[in-house]
Amino acid sequence: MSDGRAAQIYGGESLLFLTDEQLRQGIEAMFFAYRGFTADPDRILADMAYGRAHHRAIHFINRAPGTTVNNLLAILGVTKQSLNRVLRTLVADGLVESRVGTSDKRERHLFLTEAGQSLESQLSDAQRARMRAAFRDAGPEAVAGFKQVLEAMMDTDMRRAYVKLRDGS
Amino acid sequence: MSDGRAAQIYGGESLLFLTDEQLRQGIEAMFFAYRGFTADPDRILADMAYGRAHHRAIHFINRAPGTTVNNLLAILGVTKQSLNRVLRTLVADGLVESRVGTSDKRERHLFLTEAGQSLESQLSDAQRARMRAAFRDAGPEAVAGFKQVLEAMMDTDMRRAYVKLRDGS
DNA sequence: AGCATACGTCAGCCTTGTTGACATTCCAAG
DNA sequence: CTTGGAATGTCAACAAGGCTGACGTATGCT
Repeated sequence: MSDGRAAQIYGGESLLFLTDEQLRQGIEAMFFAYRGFTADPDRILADMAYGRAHHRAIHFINRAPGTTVNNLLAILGVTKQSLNRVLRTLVADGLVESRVGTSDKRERHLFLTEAGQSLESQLSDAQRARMRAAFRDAGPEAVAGFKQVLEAMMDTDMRRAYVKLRDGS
Repeated sequence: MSDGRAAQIYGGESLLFLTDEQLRQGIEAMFFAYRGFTADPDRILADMAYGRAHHRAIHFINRAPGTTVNNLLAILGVTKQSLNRVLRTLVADGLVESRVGTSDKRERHLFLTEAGQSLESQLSDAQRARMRAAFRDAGPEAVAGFKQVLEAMMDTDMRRAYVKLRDGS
């Protein structure tokens, strides 16, 4: 597996960016960057009774208003019991509204209330500010590469969900 | 905060890559990609009594053999109690060796045993394989951009730790 | 009528984070 | 030499947020 100093030339093109050293740098970059990525919303949520799980639910409900529980389950990749615990508190606190489906009454469609949207903005603003600063520092070409690599790193199902959110809505 | 459709022109340069839409894509890309990033090691660890916390400890001990507990604490960003619980099991299971410092006997220097190195390779190989595939798919320029954006996204302390691991050792 | 689906919920477990309190060991400064 | 502070270890208690398993209720489809 480990290819050591893989300073190979393949098809006339240098593959120096695929050395174990380069890959390890990528791994550590992901680790450290993800910490920064979640730091600001985490700080805001720490004061309330909420955590990262609530943030994720709020984000994707805002992103796709009216989405069903099952849908959200698939995107978040958690069990319904886990999600339900989070949704229950959000509904109880009046941040999320759960409406029975019209065509299929088994389904519940999820919406943010005004209070929910307000919190979403707060969290989103903080996270976007950091992302904006990073994007600005790195420049457009770097941003394109950033997205390209991340997309290639996703599992197939997640990539589908990502692309669907990005392109269609 | 929210700048809506920020199709501004500033200093003659297009900032279309800084629209809220672009930033949201970046945010969701990080979320989905991180899931893929941790998926393979998580699967391996699920069979054992270990979790992601053990992986992180093993990774950085392998990366900087002989590192002190305090050092590891700073890098991982958790409390000593939290780390200690993980280290205790790893030492008990013979994956990590904790040697009393020679110059300062208060410090414990951490090393992977052979069994520890073996597990590290297993986890690392899985994670590197995915990273390698993503890097190969995206190409060298994308990889450069990827790292650039991630580095810009880190907190100052984490960036320092990242750069130190990357450059000096 | 009967099976499958969508959702909610209860109970219990695990990992991994947190605080707080306290003991030990050692270095260094007075 | 004593004492204070630093580094570490450990115990206890707790919370968030994952998980499985089981069960109940509507609803939809065949």
